[in-house]
Amino acid sequence: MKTSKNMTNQQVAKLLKTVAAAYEIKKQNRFKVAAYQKAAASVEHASSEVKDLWEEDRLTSLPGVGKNIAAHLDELFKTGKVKHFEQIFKGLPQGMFSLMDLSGVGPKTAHKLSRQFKLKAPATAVKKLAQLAQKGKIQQLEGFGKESEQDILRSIKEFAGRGKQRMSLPYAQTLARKIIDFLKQSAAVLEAEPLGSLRRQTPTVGDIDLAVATKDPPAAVKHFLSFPQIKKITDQGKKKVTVNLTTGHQIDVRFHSPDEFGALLQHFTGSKNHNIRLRQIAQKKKLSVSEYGIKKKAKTLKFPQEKEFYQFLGMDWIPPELREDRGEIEAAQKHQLPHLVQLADIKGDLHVHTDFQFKTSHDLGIDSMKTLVRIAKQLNYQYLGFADHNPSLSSYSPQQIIDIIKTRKSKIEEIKSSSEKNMKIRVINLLEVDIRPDGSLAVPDKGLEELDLAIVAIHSSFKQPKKTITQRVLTGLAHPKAKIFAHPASRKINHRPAIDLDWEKLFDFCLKNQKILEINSWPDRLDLPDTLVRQAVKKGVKFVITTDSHAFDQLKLMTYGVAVARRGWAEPKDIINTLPWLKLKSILKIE
DNA sequence: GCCGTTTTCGGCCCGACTGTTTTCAGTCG
Repeated sequence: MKTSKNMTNQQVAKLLKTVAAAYEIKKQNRFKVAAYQKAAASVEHASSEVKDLWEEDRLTSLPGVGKNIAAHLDELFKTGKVKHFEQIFKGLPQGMFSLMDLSGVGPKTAHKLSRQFKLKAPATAVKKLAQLAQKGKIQQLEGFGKESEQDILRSIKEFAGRGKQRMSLPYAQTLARKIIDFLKQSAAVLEAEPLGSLRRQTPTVGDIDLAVATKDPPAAVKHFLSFPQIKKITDQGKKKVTVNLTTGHQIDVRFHSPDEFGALLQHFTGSKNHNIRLRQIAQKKKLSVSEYGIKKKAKTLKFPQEKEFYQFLGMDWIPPELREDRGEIEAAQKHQLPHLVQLADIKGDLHVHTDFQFKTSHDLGIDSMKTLVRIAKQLNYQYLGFADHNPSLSSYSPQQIIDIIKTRKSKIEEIKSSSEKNMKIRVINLLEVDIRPDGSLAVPDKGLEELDLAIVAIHSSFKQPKKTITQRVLTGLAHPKAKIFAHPASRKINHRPAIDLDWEKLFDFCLKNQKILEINSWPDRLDLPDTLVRQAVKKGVKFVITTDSHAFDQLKLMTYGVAVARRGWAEPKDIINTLPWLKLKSILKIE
């Protein structure tokens, strides 16, 4: 496996997984194998770059990374190689590590195939295997048959068509809702719930996990299998069915009796690491935890409700968004879980684009200020902030920009007085202003003065080096009118990575200068990402959750930003738009 | 290889499903 000094977390995780596989083939202690797998998972889910941790000499702060693995990674980042790993890979056909990318092919299968067929080159191993399968060569091997040969061919086909991206959270929710509505049409289905990453509200969802409570599993399974969009049944047992839909997505459904439903919810919600930790704790109490309940001696105690399940293990019920084994179990044991912010706590939106006509730097909204106010009122909001993009620098002179902002202001004033009088909703005059590559703001000071405040953001030159882009952001944010930093990581999920910012420095700056960070609810942004929210919240940095709406129906996307905040352990006190108008006004120093 | 208010040694989460076997290994979550 190719290594270098500058490996990303994804790549380091892959390397550690490869080591685990190699150890498994070489019949090393299975706990050693598990240790490497755990370290790999830990790196994959780390909230900071492993290389940064290495620079700060904090590698062992990652759970599952101890003295030995840390020393190997130290060598990796210093020299670009790990001699010990190279030793482990010796004597193994390197093609096997490519084969392991195929679903259903693990270390043993990959090793057997690559050894038998001499698949040494990682780059061509999968392609060669496909040819062999087509010729019917695989079924002739001992331990393989016609079925497994077909399975391999199918996996290769899927692998080739792998543009297969994770679903956005709203998409996954809609799809899950559709299946659940269908499931509930059967009398055999007593309950049906979305679980897994969907219930934990992760920004993207790989496949959809559902749980069904039923007293008649065969009838419930039969009903589910009649769902019209099923393309292929992958697994079909008495309690678990896996299918692929015509949309290309995988659905896992578990069928349990209602008296076990609490234990099932717990198990299938995950995350994997959360469950492992929970089971370790149970073990110490001489208990054994599974999806059927909690086994005490020979007897399995059943839990219809999840809450009692957690309480039996000596802890408070843990909100699904926190279940990542990032300290939530310890907090639940000490009864110190945060009281997470909820959608109902939100009292207004501060980042909404309108149809006010001018050439903006980016895109306009499509609905009028009046419409937007009406919808905000329906949501029971106390205030609404209009934040169009700044006028285009290339289309207008500085004086024209100032004039446009003045015209827009008088329009907003008009709406403002009528809204306050008729609907008791406050309107705020904001603008989303570009921080240019040199750190200056894209609106002259005289224009900024006309605003209640500016939301600043990066919309270009995303790839500047860490020092440059950090300085750029801090310079832009230092302007007295700049109070909010929008979509701070500037990532687009499945499309563009986060900017390389010195987050600690930004958080310290915000804390010291009372700047607010945005949690942008737009489904392909969800920015700031939850792990960074958690870091910032710990420091006491304040957030605003906004929708960045460009149309009235997008105001309801707020729930996804709230999910990010919850996954970042944020409480109402951390989120400024949970404040009533008068308090918000004084915090933001709005006249 | 990791880890620690019952341990620095001696443990390490738990079960479903498939295919190829004829009691289980491998993979997955």
